[in-house]
Amino acid sequence: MPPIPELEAIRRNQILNAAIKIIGTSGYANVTMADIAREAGLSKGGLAHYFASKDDLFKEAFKAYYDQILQIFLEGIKTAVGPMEKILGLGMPLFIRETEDVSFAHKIVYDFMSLAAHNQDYRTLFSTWINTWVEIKKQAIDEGITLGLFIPHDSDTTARTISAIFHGIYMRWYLDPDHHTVKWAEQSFTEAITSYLKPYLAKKVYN
Amino acid sequence: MPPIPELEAIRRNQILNAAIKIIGTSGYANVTMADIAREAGLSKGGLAHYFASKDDLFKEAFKAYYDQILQIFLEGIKTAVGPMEKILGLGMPLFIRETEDVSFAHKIVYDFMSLAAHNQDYRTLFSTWINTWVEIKKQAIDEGITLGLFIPHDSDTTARTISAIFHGIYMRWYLDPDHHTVKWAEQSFTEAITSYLKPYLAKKVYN
DNA sequence: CGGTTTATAATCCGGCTGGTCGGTTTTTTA
DNA sequence: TAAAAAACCGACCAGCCGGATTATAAACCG
Repeated sequence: MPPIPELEAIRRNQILNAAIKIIGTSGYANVTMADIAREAGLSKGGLAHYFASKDDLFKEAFKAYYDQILQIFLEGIKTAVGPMEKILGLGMPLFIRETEDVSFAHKIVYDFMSLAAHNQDYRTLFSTWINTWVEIKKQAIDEGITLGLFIPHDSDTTARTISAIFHGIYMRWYLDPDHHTVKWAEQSFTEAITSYLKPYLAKKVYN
Repeated sequence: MPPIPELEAIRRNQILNAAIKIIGTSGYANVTMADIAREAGLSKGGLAHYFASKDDLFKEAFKAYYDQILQIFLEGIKTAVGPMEKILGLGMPLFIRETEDVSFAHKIVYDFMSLAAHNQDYRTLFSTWINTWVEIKKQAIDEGITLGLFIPHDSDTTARTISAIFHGIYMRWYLDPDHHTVKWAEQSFTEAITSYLKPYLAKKVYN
């Protein structure tokens, strides 16, 4: 019987957002419960009341964050009309968003991958995450197949490849900005994807 | 006047290899100096004698490791004859090597990227690392241009894109093996790269 | 209004970590 | 062989962290 029925959800979000902020700023390895508590405006006891352990909180935080990121990406393809626009548009917004947000996202994602490399639970989370992106791309490709734009093929494979290419370019662009400009990233992405998809284009629209 | 003139180098290598092994096994966030000392067959005091701090040791360890990896990769293109074979061959060995080695490499590299995302020193190291791969690919492309296989173009850009694609596919393949088979990785890589390079092929060999 | 539950804060503790440092062994030098 | 230098050890310390425990306050209910 909480005083406000939604309090639990409110507090949990409050804590998760604080955790995300702190992780993104300091890196998960340097984050303490006290840091998160301070950021959330609670005490360590308050945190303990809502999350069983640090590990539990971290997993929830990563999950919460990728839901947030997903929304940003989906925003980017809302205005896209055709399958190709959707495929290329998914993710593009990251290149043009304010530096701070993007930097933040990368920091968290690399921490996430690092954890996934060492821990099965995080690997499962990562897999879920990846599959969300892949699914969106896959739907765009299937739509293209239905429309006669692409020849029928295993859209899961192509969707995964496109997604992986995207991820790879992002990584370089963020971690080594001195050698990888926004222009390089956008151009590489566009060229690589359109080239890759060419063999899957229906003849009538080839070229 | 050390007992054996090379002792310092020997010990440092001994410690660095121990550090690499421990980092790759447990993840850098969980590594203690005591762990590394034990693995190296020394005491904590012994480590302190050769490395000023944990951070110092870690940076050296990452540097040492990527030198090791580089050798493995270079091995993979020793038998390659043409530029295209070199481009596609660089890295392919990872897909076929014993699982343990590869798993190890990935774990370390993700830790490395995670550190790079948060710390300028590591970002610089990462940049150096990337540029080594890019340079090798760039040379293969330049060779292709000289041979008339490719049309003249900015080989740095294409080399970086290829390298990024490669990295992206690797990442997915390793972190989500349930949805990304070796076959997928090899096929994706080959298709994506050959498609991407097609516009840069000289007309006479265009196909 | 009093008691009970819930929410939050404050405090504490056991364990671990990186780094230090005095001392011991080993090697070199003279 | 004696002294000096280098290599190495391991105990120790101060600080920090996560989690648990205890204390306080707020909300609800009968």
